[in-house]
Amino acid sequence: MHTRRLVKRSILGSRVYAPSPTGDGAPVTGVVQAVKQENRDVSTAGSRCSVYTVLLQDGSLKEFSEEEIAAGFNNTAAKGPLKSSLKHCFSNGAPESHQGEGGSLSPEAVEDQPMADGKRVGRDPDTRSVSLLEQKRKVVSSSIDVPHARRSEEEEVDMDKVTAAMVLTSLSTSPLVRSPPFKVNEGLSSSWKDNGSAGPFTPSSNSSSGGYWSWSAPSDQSNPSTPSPPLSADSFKPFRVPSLGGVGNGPAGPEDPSLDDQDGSSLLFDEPIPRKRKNSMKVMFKCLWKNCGKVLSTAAGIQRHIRTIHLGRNCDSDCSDGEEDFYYSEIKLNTDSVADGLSSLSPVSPSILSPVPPPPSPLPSFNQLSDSHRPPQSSDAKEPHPGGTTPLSRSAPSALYLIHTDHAYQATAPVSIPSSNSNSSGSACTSFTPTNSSNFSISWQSPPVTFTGSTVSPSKSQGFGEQRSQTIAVLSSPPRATTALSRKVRGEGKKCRKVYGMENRDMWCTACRWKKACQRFTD
DNA sequence: ATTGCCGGGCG
DNA sequence: CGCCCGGCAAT
Repeated sequence: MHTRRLVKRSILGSRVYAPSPTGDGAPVTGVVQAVKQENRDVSTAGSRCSVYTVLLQDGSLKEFSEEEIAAGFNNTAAKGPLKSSLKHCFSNGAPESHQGEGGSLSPEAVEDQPMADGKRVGRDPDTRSVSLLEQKRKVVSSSIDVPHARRSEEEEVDMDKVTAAMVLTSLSTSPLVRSPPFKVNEGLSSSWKDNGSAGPFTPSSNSSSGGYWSWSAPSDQSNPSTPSPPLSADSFKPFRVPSLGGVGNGPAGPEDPSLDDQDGSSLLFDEPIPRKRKNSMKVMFKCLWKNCGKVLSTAAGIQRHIRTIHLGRNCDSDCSDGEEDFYYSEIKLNTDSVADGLSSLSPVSPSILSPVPPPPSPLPSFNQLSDSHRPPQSSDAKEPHPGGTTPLSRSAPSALYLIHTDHAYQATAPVSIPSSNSNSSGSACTSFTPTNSSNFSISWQSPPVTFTGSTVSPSKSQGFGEQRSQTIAVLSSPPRATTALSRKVRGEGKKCRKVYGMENRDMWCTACRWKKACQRFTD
C-alpha cells in the first residue's frame, strides 16, 4: 500500500565536508559516493559506523569514517542527510543537543555556506555572537506548531537532487528576480553578501543592511493550507501604476540592495521567460506558515526562514529538500505596468500621504477582496468595505503588490495592494521597507488584516481621496481573464513528475501527488 | 502516447 | 479535510 513511502533515501550523493586528504587541515567538500556499513566490529570502539566513500572536489575518491566527516560538520555546517545518520552513530541524547547547537549555526554561517563551500570553512568565531539570535529563533519555532515529524524522513533526501530541485524551483517561480543564495557550488554572488554588515548577519530584522528585508506578522487566522479559489496564477494582468515621482524615498536609504539585483540580471533560463518585464516587477516571498507573515525579498531568504524557524532545521540550504516551497508564496510587486481594469484610474497625489514615509506606516491597510470573490473560507468577521466606496474602481494605487501565490491551492487569494508611496524607479519596496521590520504587520493570508503599528484605520471616515490612496485595492480573481481558461492552461514547464520522476514521487509537491495543478513548478 | 490536472470519490 | 484516481484535454 504505502510501499513507495518506505523507500528510505540514503545519503548517497550528499555533499559532505571531510578533512583534507592531504592533511593540511583544510577541509574539503565532497560527495558521498558509497557507504559501507561496518557494523559493530570496527576499531572505533564497537560503534557501528559507516565508512563513506567520498568523491572529493578534485575528483579523487577517498574513504572517510563517519567521525571524520562528522568533524567536518561541526566545524562548518551541518549537512542534512548525514546528520540523520549520525544520530545512529553517536549515542542517543547528548549528540542530539549538540547537534542543536553546533548544527544550527549562526545565520551568518548559514549565509556563507552555499557559496563558501570549501572556501570559508573554519571561520566560526561569529557563531557565538549570534547564538542568542539563534536561541530566539528556537523559542519562536517552538511556539509554533511545526510538523517536525515530517522532517525526519525528508532529511534523508538526496541532497543533490534537492539542490537541483530548488534551483529549478527558484528559477521557475521567480524568473524576474534572481535569488542569489542559490549558488549551488560556486563562489560567485558576492554582491548581496557584501551588502551585509561585516559582522554577524541578522537575516530577518536587519533589513537595512542585508539583502533581505522583511516584516513579520503576528496575525493569525490563516494557515498555509488555506485553500484558495481556482485562480489562474498566470492570468493576472499587469496593472497600471501611475508612476509617482518624488515622495518617499525611503528613509532607509537609497534603495533596497536586493532591488538592483534584478537589473542587469543576466540569468539564463532554460526556457524562454514568458513576456514579463523585468524592470516592473519585484518579487517578494512571503511565509505562509500559520501565524507567520514574514516577507523576505529572496527565495533563499524565505526558505531559510522557513527551514530554520518553522521546520526547525538548522542546516543551510544545501540540505533542504525543497519542502519550504510549500510554505511560502511569491509576491509580485508590480511597479509599472498596465492594468486591465485599473488603467483608467487617475493618479493620486502622493502628497496626501504622510510626506515622510515613516517605516512603520507606509502601508496603511488592507481591505479585503470584494466580497463576492473572496475565498469561501474567510466569511467570518468580515464586514463589507467600510468606506462604502468600491476600492477597486476608485482607488488609484501608486504601486501594486500583487501577490502571486505559488501554491495557489494552499495559499492566498491574489491581493494587490497599492502602496501609499513609491518611486517610479521601481524601488517601491523601499516604501514599505521598514528599517526595523516588526513595527506593523500585515497578514497576507486571509483577508482580515491586522496592523499592529500606527496605521490609519480604514474604517475611519476620511476624505475619499485620502482614503482611497490608503485603501487596499483588492483584486478579485483574475479580472475578466482574457483567456477563456475553463481549464487551467496546461503548464508546459517542468513539473514535479518530470523533475523527480515517478520513482521519486514522494518528492513531488503535494499538488502533483494529488494530480492537481503543480504548485512547485508553476508556469 | 504522454502529461497536466479537474472533478469527484473514499476514508 | 487529506488523499487518491478516472478520465479529459492539451501536447
